Amino acid sequence: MNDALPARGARLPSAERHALILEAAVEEFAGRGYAGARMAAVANRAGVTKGLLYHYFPGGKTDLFRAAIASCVAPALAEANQLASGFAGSARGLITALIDLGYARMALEPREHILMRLLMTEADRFPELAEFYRSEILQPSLMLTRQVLRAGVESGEFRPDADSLPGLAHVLLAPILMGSVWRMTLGEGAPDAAMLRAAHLQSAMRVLLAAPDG
Amino acid sequence: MNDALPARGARLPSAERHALILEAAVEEFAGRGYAGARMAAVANRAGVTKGLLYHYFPGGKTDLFRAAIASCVAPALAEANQLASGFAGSARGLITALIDLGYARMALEPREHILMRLLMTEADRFPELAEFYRSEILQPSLMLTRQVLRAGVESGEFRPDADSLPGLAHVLLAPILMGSVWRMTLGEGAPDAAMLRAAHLQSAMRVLLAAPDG
Amino acid sequence: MNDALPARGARLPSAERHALILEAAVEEFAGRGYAGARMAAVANRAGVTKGLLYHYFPGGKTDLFRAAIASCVAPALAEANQLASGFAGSARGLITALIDLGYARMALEPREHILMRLLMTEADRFPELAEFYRSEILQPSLMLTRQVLRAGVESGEFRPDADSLPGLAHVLLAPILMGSVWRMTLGEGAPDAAMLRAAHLQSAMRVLLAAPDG
Amino acid sequence: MNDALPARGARLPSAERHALILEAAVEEFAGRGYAGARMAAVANRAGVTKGLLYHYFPGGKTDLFRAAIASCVAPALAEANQLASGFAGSARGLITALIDLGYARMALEPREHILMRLLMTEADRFPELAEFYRSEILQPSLMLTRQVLRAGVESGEFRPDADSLPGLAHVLLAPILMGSVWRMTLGEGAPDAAMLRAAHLQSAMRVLLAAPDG
DNA sequence: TATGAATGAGCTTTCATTCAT
DNA sequence: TATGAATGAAAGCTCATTCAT
Repeated sequence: MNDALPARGARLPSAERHALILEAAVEEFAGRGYAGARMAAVANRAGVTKGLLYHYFPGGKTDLFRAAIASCVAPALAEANQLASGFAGSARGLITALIDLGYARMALEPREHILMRLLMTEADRFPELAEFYRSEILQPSLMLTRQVLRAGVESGEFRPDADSLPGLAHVLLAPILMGSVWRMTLGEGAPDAAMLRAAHLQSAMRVLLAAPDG
Repeated sequence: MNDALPARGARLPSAERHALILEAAVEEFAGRGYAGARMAAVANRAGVTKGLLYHYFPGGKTDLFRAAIASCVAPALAEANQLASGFAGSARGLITALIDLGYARMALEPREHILMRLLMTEADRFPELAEFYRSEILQPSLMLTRQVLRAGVESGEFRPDADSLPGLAHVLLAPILMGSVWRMTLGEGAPDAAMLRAAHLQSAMRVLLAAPDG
Repeated sequence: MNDALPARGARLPSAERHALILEAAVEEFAGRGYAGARMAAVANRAGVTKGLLYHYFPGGKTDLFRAAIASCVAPALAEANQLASGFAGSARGLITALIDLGYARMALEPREHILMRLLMTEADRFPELAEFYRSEILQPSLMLTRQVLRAGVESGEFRPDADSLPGLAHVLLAPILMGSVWRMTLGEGAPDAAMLRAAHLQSAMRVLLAAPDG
Repeated sequence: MNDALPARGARLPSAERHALILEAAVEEFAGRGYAGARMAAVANRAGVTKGLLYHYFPGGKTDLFRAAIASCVAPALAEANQLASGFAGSARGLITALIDLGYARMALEPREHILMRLLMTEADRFPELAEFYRSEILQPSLMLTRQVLRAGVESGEFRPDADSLPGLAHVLLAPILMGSVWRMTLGEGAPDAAMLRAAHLQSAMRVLLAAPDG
């Protein structure tokens, strides 16, 4: 996996070993879920022995799991926020750009898929995960969406009631998220992302734009 | 769980025991996933010994798992199809009824949630499951949706292009499905179903209706 | 195996069922040893259910095993004794006929092989088996051999000391028995029976005959 | 069994633990056969826990079994070959020494008996075992015997045709091997080794020697 | 007689975890 | 830091046996 795997038993800076192990853990947990993942496999992937895992993650499997999840989060939403905050054009242009971003990430990045899967699988055993997803992923996404809606309403591009229906942000978000679920569940058999994107864009415009687009 | 659990060791008609075990398996698998589920726990829930599990499901854990999944399927889509086939009113009324049905089931029935969760979680290990979901759940749902769209177009209620955009059915379905995912992932913290339903209905109407409803 | 297996569940004369089960048990034990044999497999081979095994052999697996062994014994030595008692020709002719008989049975009859194998495998757990083999198989064989030797000495065909060396009968018997062991151990790779027979005959003659045969 | 069994849980050089476990496995398999042997019993005999067995023999029971068999082999034939290669006396003296060696080992060494028993018992399930016995034990023994026969013929001690009858080596070997089988099958009730040896020697001489020893 | 549902003990195996080195 | 030998608790599964029908 890594093009320059360090030799077994080699002394490595602590931080690098830590990252290496974390990376291995993400792969293992993502592929097999919490219960199905084996510490020995994580150690193998990381090129270390089982014992060392407990040196870096004294809490054992659960500790490693939480750390693995946490390492999967940051970049996803950050990009969307950056896009929105620096955007100069119309509200219509911005929401188009955001939807495009969603489908683009869906096609490219496996990290969020992994996260969603683990959330679904292990939310029972690790209640913090559900809360984490709700507060760190879902809520910010909805907030961002609502900001755009409000901006569109204020600029007159969107219908006056586009920011008054509380569930609208969910409905706008759902196709992207569901596309991600389909992707990770059905693999190659999943609905085509380009097709979803086209229908999603058109629907969103019809729902939002002040003047029907004919 | 069962109000009249048969006494341990009591002889039972084969079919009843089979159903009892299956029920117990659904609960156990739903709660802990495939790898986390324990045969002993299934046996306990069913009020039998481990050995008997292998009498009824000679293929062991995998056999039991497949059977448990299969037992969760039938009723969901059947109801929707029945509703659609016997519907007398307008296309608008039908799609409203179908969306209502979706959110109603989401609130009431844990069975499909369980199914979806297991499908998503274990599709890697049981490729048949993904195919099963695609062909038995998703495709029929999309087909039903497209039928309604076509009927609405033909009757003049819906925009003329409402049945020509291939991804539209996905976009219309996504909020319901994602609502189900949120429900089973976030539990009490999930977005409110009534809220989702209201926004979903309004959006759908704007996307579909020939004349804007002002 | 049987050309006219009775239908499952059919009422059968007790003796026939008994024999059918015994036959099945011999095959199963022969193929897998005592510990490796499974009652369910015996029942299957016999076309009955497990429960019935305990009706016919109340002592369970051990009971069935002893009965299976006992059913394998009778015919082998009987034939040799019959041959010897009815023999009219020379002692040389008789011992030749007996050696021929040994190699002929080795090639044809799997039953004694089975017996030997079980004896070797299970003699620890069933001490009676060793005693049974010693007294019912080995001793009679040695006795028969010694009778022939004595007859040959008395008739002047064999050296005068041919019946005074106590281990000679063992040495004469060993190649046949070892041939049987090789057969069942090495299967197709076992030493050729015809080759063994030729060498055995020539050696025996040189050891026994009063006048060297040149 | 071992006079200085290491304390439970004590760390031991890998090679020693390996040997300790192997030794325990030989005993257990020898005593109960493959199917009857229990991993827990092997662990107990070796003074370790079951888990460690799988550390040293990742292939589990079959792996351990093969290793146990293989560990029983080396010394037996080596001794005979050494004896033959360093022998200075007559061919008659050599064959006498070899036969003596065979009966001596039979009386003393349980290892080869164990091997033979396992070979015979489990050859079905482990076809490699049969091949192993044939190529590593039986063939070399026959080769050694034939070498001696040829040497005796060339020196004029043995009849000119003593090396031209292909099965003669088998016949000469059989009493020793069969004696071993009797030993392990009948235990104390087996034919006396000294008696067998005497008869075997005398017979061999009569079969082989150029001039009858009358 | 005959069935097969039901048991329960015991088997092999896996795996997270510990700890002496 | 890093190793890997060693543990022990459980897991999945098998199978001889019993017994109500």
